[in-house]
Amino acid sequence: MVGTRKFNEEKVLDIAVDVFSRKGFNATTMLDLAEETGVQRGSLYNAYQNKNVLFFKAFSHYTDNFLMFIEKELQNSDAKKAFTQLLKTVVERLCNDKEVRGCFSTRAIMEAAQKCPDIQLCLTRFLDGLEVIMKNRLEQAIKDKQFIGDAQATARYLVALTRGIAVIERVYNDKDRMTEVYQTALEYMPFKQVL
Amino acid sequence: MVGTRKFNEEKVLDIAVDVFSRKGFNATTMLDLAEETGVQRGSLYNAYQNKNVLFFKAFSHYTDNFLMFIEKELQNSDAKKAFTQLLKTVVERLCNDKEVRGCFSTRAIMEAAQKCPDIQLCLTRFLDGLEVIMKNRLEQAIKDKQFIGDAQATARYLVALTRGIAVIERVYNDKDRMTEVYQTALEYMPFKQVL
DNA sequence: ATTATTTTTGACAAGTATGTCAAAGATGAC
DNA sequence: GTCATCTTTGACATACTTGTCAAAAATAAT
Repeated sequence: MVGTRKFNEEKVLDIAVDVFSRKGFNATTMLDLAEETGVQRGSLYNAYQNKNVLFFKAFSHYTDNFLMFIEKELQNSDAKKAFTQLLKTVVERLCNDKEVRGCFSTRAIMEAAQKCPDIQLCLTRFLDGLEVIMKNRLEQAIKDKQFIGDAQATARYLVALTRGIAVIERVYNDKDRMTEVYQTALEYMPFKQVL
Repeated sequence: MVGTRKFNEEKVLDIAVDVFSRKGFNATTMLDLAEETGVQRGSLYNAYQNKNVLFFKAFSHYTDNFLMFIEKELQNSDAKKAFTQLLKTVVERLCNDKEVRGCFSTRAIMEAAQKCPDIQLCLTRFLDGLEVIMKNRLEQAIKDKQFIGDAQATARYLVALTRGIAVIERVYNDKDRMTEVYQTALEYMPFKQVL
């Protein structure tokens, strides 16, 4: 390539995620993004065609990271502990002050998706990914006799639950309440203790 | 009163809820609202001071209706059936084509709340209301020996679950999936069959 | 019927956001 | 070092949104 891009795309996308998280899709302007990334508005228009595309790239970047991150949390050999750890981490990420983002994807769903079919697709890919990760772990748990139930249905149920917890974060901003929710859910799930 | 308002406030709020539901808070302009309600923009500014206030009124109107509506669904004397009916109705409302709104409150949470503390308050009131309705029914169920568990924690858990289902609607727009989610949840809950 | 009061109307000004473009600046390939 | 090619920059035109206001219209109370 000849005229090389000056700005660090990785960084720009990270910052974009942050800005979109704070202000929401519609309320974020290209000027906001330019100011916070330090990249001129014109450059952003040159690199991405418009806000939709930029958002799409930023969102994909975010969800890819998130899924990779979350998968590691299910490694505990005890299924119930594994899912407890997963949900604990989800809650922690949602409440993390530094990344004050609440749930980026939930906001995206509510705002950006209807304006851009690509984003809608990207969202289903994300939740499908989350579902698969959990389904696989549940199937393992069934093999290990640590869980009795339908892995597929339960995974979908858990995906919904994590979305619900993300909403609770927005309304109450109360980590204890979020913790209570997932603990109640886990208590009710048909895990079996293997001694 | 002397100079009487011409437009029907009830109708305007209903339409406003509809418009906000479709476009979202930020993307809805006062002009949109004026056009769809048939009330001039100036009139809206006169009656409500700005979009925030108008939204607040519309939102309160919506949640009041919703809570009254939902409470009736828990009347079945069998607790599990009562909650099944409740969740079924929630899903049906979310998927109702005529009111194509998805979940108005979830959108509100994600968009409007951060701009207006009043709306944030209104939202917690709404979810608190939902929680109380479910908690009361659960306490009854405990008395009736139809449920064993913590009514408070379970109510909060169920509130989160309904929020999650609302998000699922937005992403997948698939009633069967939503039904599967609440059925899985209910299956896992410690209801007792009373013969 | 008149009055006092409020709503309605349409126009206006100010501010904000978008998308485009030509000129200037960089840089890898040769 | 020169060239070809892409990026950066800042300015521009366009469009949209908001909020305000004065004049006109409407109406309940007297």
